[in-house]
Amino acid sequence: MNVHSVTARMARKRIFERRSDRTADTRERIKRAALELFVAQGIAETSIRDIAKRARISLGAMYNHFTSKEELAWQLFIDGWSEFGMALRSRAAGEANLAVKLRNMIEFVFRRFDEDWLLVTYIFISRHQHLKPGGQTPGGRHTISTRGNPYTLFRIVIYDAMRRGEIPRGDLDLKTAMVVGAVIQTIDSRIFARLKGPLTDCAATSAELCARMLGVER
Amino acid sequence: MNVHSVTARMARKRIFERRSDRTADTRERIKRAALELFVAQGIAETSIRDIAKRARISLGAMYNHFTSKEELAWQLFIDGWSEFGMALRSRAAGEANLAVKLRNMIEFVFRRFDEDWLLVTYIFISRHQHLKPGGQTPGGRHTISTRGNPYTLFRIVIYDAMRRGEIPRGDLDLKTAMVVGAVIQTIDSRIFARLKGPLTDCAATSAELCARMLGVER
Amino acid sequence: MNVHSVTARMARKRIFERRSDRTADTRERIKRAALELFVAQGIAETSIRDIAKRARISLGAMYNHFTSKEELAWQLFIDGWSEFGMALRSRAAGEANLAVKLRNMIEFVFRRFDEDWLLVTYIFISRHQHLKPGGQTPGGRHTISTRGNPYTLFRIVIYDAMRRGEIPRGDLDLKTAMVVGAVIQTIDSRIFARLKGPLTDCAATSAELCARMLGVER
Amino acid sequence: MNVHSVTARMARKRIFERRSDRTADTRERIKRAALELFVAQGIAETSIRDIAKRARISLGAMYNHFTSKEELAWQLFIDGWSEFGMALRSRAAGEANLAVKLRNMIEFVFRRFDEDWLLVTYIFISRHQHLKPGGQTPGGRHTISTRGNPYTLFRIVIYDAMRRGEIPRGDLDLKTAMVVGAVIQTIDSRIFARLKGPLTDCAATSAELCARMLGVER
DNA sequence: TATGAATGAGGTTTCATTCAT
DNA sequence: AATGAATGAAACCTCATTCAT
Repeated sequence: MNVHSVTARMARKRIFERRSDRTADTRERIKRAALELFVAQGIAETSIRDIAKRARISLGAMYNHFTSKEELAWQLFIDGWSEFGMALRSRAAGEANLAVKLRNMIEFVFRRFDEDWLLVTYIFISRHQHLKPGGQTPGGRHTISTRGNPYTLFRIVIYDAMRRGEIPRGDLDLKTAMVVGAVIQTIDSRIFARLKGPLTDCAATSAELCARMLGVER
Repeated sequence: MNVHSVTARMARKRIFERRSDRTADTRERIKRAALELFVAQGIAETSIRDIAKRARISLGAMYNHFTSKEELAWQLFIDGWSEFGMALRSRAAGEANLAVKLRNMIEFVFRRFDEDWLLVTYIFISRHQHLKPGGQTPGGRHTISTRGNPYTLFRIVIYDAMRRGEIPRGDLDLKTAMVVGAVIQTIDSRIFARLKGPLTDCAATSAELCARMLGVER
Repeated sequence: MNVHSVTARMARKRIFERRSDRTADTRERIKRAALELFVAQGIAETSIRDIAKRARISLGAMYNHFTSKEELAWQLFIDGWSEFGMALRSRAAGEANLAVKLRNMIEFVFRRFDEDWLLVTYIFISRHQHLKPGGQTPGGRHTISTRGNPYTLFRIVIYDAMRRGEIPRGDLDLKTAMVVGAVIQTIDSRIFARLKGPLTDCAATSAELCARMLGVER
Repeated sequence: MNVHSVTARMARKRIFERRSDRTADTRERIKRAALELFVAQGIAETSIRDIAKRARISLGAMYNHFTSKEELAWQLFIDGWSEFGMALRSRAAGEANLAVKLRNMIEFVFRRFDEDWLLVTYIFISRHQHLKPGGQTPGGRHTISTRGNPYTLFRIVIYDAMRRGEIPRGDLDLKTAMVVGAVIQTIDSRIFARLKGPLTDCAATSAELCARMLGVER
């Protein structure tokens, strides 16, 4: 009897795992389909029907996984955005000098693009819609922490370099904007195929140019 | 009778003028309303009804001025884009050195933003939608000349500087992307209020940093 | 020229009249169709499509006249309800004694039913949905004045009779409920065909029984 | 082994009992949840999901207990309606005079309301939907006996009183409607809080007024 | 040109119900 | 019996566009 109940519990667990696996799989299929369509045609131009069709799922089933298109778009965005935030934060920490930090940060961004250009492109394209002034999500429930904001992280790194005397002081926000812009636009050029090949190949040069722009002594 | 007919002709002309004035005025009102709404809520999120209401015009009358929302959005974009292209081209021409050219080009962009941030923001925000790969307009009638493309113009300026030995050679497209990105992101930061005050104030610094990034001898 | 402009103005006016006539006609057709369907199948069971079809109008056109099904249902209700309120108020005023007032009020209600049983039935059926506690409309913009409430008017009439010594005092709200209920249920029985023929024929008896219930001296 | 099998049988039985207890409990929880929601928001406005959630049960499990929402709504109604029918029938029988019978019947109704206002309100609110002309249930399987209809019972009581000379003859259906209406509307007023406190307190007065209306000699 | 009612396609969402687990 | 993902129909509503006036 004991043996039996244990077996039963295991069987049930296995079943549940199977089910939750399938659920997770569906969810993943939806997210991927959405990503592809959002990037290819734009968010507004993509209907939930389109996504459902591409995910090989019925229209109604979509709503078992996401309460609305808005939420799906947001989820897609914030997951990637958070990942970037966390990864960049760890690369921005420590005692390394500006050049090294920039190098590490840019390398991460470019490598991530090479790995999953769809995700990075989506974040890149949709950031204006999702980061509306106020930093609140549509539903108003989540708040985007400024601490994980890539822009902020670059700003901190540059600020530290100024404080340590590695680069001249002044125009902090302007300089941050220019560094961030230089990186982002590189991605843009890659998306639009003005640049070819893996972005990782450009990382070293890109970082060096940024450092030079900020006035790092060679 | 002669007198009369002359008077009549004049009167008619006056009427026509008045009418065409009114027409032009209406057209302008529509464009402005569209600009405001497109920037505030996005193109897809703005309906023709919204625009009509804000322009204080009836829904039907919209179609006397624009054949579709798409055309209106395109018109707004291409007018500004062309203006930028032409203005930048004249500033990119001539024998001046890289630093001066960059300074002039950036100054123009920033000044234009200060004059009409709505228009510049719109172009900035919607450029990805309008410059789909292939460079064709939705209807397929217009073609966007690459020669007037701001990106291309910056590229030419940088290329010339390399050819003339003002800056080191290599990585032309990467460097162009970084310069353009630095400029664009500055606008972005201004829109998001991370930067305050007139952008024109940043032009000199911005140009100088770009030049330094590219390796101009000081 | 004067003549001409006058003619033009008249023509224009005629056109406008024609158009607004057609508009009003459509609106009326929608209201009638809705009334019929709401009474026959219930509000929730009636789709906007159904109404549009019966009103021989396209689905979309519905929304030129009513912003939602809820608003349509509400409009239908409040128009009739207000009419009842006003009509009953005038019949409740004056110096007549209780029996006469009751007679006039009940006669009005029954006559209105005979004239337009659809409307009265609708009001009767839907009153609970529309008179939710709080007396606010769905959108929250309109408030239903208590002064025009038929219940209140019966209450006032009975209260006055008590004050004047026509009937014994006490249990004002209970008595009001019973009188109102007696009247309403008569309509209900007519709708369900337990009573036949014009309701007007019952008015005198109904009023007399109510008066007797309240203790009017014969 | 014998011992063992007996024990086993007992254990099994206990399990079954427990199980059927749980089943009955679940069924009751569903009914209660449905009642609350139907009264609060209306039947059409309540989804099976809503009910499942409130009953703390899964969506699918609902269908182990009720084949459809319609059946659930019907079951809730007919149970209460039948109870009323039977209870009123016993109070309408016998040799007592009209005043006593009315008193007993009304007292029952009001007491039942005080005990379970949710149930009575539900029956009260939904009676029109369930008693569609024809007296057939949605599925067409059950038929509502007219003999148990509260309206009919009041009618019989009044008819008997006429036959026995307790009250004047004439207008049987009108008078029945008025009595029933007076009672029902009292409930309505209680629901809408125009009357306060236990309804039972009003029973005597209510019955007396009804009797007086019908012309009972004092 | 101006007006706004009418159209019909298409978008989002809800929901009763089924079914594999 | 219980679970909840899946289904597909149908509901509500929006919108670009047309057209009679």
